[in-house]
Amino acid sequence: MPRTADANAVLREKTRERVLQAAVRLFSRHGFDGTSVRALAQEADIAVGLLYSHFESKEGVLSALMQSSMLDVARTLEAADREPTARGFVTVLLTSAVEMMDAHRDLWRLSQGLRHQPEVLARLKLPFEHFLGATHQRLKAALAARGVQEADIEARVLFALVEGISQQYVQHEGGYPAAAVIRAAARRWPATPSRKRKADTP
Amino acid sequence: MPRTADANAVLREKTRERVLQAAVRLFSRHGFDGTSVRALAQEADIAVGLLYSHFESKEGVLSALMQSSMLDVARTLEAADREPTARGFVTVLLTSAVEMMDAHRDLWRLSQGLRHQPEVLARLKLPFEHFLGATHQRLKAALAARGVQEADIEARVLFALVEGISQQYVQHEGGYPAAAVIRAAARRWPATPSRKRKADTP
Amino acid sequence: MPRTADANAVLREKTRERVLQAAVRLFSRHGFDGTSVRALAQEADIAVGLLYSHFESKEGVLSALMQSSMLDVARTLEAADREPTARGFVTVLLTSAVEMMDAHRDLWRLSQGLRHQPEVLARLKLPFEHFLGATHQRLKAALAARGVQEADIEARVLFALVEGISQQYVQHEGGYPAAAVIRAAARRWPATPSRKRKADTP
Amino acid sequence: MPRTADANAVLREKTRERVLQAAVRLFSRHGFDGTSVRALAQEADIAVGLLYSHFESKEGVLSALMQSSMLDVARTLEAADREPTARGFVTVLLTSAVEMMDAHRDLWRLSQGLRHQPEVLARLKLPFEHFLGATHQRLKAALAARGVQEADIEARVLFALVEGISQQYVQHEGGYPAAAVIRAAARRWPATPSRKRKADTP
DNA sequence: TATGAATGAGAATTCATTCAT
DNA sequence: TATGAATGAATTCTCATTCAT
Repeated sequence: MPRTADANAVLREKTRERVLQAAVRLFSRHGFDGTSVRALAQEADIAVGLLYSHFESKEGVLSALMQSSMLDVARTLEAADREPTARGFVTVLLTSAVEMMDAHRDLWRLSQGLRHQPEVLARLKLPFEHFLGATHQRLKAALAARGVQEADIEARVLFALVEGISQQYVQHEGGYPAAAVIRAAARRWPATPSRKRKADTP
Repeated sequence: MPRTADANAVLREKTRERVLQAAVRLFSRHGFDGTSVRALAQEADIAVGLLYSHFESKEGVLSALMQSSMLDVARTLEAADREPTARGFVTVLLTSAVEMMDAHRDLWRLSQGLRHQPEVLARLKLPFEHFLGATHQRLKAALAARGVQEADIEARVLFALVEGISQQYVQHEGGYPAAAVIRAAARRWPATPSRKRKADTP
Repeated sequence: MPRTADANAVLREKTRERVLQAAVRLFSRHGFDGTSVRALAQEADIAVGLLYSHFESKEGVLSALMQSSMLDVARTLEAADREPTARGFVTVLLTSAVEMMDAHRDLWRLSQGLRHQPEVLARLKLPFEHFLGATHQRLKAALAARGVQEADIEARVLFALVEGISQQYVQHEGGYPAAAVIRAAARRWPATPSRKRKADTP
Repeated sequence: MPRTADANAVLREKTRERVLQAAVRLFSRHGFDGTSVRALAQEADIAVGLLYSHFESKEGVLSALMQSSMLDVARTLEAADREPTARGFVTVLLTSAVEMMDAHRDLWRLSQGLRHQPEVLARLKLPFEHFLGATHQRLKAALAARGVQEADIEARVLFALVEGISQQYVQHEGGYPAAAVIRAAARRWPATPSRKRKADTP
């Protein structure tokens, strides 16, 4: 009798997960090019061939990782969106980004690194370009809704801050005064809700 | 008849320069791993063997590039240091960074990418780690000297901003509103010189 | 409740047949090396493992196919043997070969291809060499019996013709004027039965 | 001082030739798929990498071989074209084919084998299909010009004969009565020049 | 100094076969 | 009997580096 379909699905999922975890670890430490498929399989403790029954290629593994990293970013934004004031928005945005990074430090390190390798990104055929543009738009809308003037420019400042702080944080081995930096960074945006916004949702 | 020693030295220097320029172009576009020595030699229009008489290895070429990139950063800081107010300092810092990037866009792109590949950096045996620490110290000192409180934290915010804005700028194909963003970013720091530290925020 | 032994045997036979049919299709199109066992199983719509319970190996499948192809050739010869004249013999030989090819075009294509890969054939441990020799002998005997002089040489000419025409026919996608070619080819042999050998060429 | 361009060209040509010779030997014995690049390089007594500086791929090597094999065929036809009678044409055609095969036995074996692997041939991007069609046309024209009726059909018979005899010859290890077979095969075509043809070139 | 032919280790990927269930 | 996850050796091809000239 064959293994049941269920048992197989469980088996597959477990293996797939092991590969992905091995991949974050190795890609983030040695880079995508610096990690051989053999090393990847070894770290995941499976045979090389099995890897290819789960992913189309080494790039396919990376692609899967990047997708989950984009989800992280989206979640960060959602958390912040519930805050009524600009300062609250920025604070929660940065705080929850820092929490994400604590949870998935390697994944973020990896994804930040890739942001600077447009050729690799392009090969992944992920909507990365579009994703960045959309993120800028969401930041702009969020600030505008909270009464910030020149929302486009301010959104760019904010975007730069988020990226900059994320990088510092992720690259520090520890001891980065994240809370203080976030507080200082957020101080530049008003802590009072805009009247307009109050009127929108009374 | 041999050429004079002088003429030889000039020729060597020209060749070396051609290699370096080819390297910035190719490394920044295709990455370090994505660029073969053969391609490098071809772009520089010399034979592979000759390349090895100018540089110890492919890594050696990268190393030389990164050194000149560190010089760029240092120059940026020097330009800003002449400004008496914190806002002036930040403004000039960012403005001259943007100018640098206009002049050496590919080099910066490359160096930003490498910042995320600590293993590669380590192999270069360059004082990069130390360089980043020193830069943070210089920012901190500069802000403190201009009367900014909590200079350590503020320096981190500033560092994040510089990195973030640089990245946005370098990755935009054009049309980034750098001037406006810089103005907005700098607004968060005081425009008046501190007489004494105590007196800044009366 | 187990199935009866009979029902099982029928099922096995059906599966085996499905594999063989899939194999002719794939081997003839993509070659033996160009067909993976996985593809084979997929085309036969069974699991890879099951294939190995029917055949010892991928080569085993090929071997089974070639056996049935040799039977085809034998049948072709038998059909011709009933003809009294040399021309009749040749005509029927070629005509029934063409019919065979219409029925088992892929199998013939495959077997013709293999005739040129002696190493593969050798691995199959089939009496191929001997089979070719025996075929030549049968042709020679058939011609001799029908009063053809220099039967050995004539048999070689005939063998070459059969092979050559078979190849042309099998490789044409259609529109090959088989009947006309056969008629023209057969014309070279006498249309009258020999009473005695001595008497044929008075 | 660099090696002179001439010296380099000689070096390259020598290596290229060694690879091609190794390739005929191995491809014809073990087949294209059955020959690994490593084995090829070993037989040619060079490093694997060097092979790739002379040919784009393993397929590239095969392609080069097939081209030279097509030249052989063309030469065979040219030799025959000088004969005024149909029988002479056929005789010289087959005779010079046999001579070619004596000179390049492995190459012909290989090329005959490939004729049955249309997928491999297609990948070579050689005008093979067209070449076969053109050859048929040349045979037809040659027979027609020598007064043969139904030249199209007769050309097909002849083509089949040439292919069939070539195969028998090339596969026999020796002792094939080529001369006798050719004489017998040619007997079917008239030994007198056609009047028409005489009139064409009086 | 300058050339590019030559090297061979190592990369990604495939595939026949096995085996736990 | 039947499944398909798992194995790992073997494949094609690339590339940094060396070296004879």
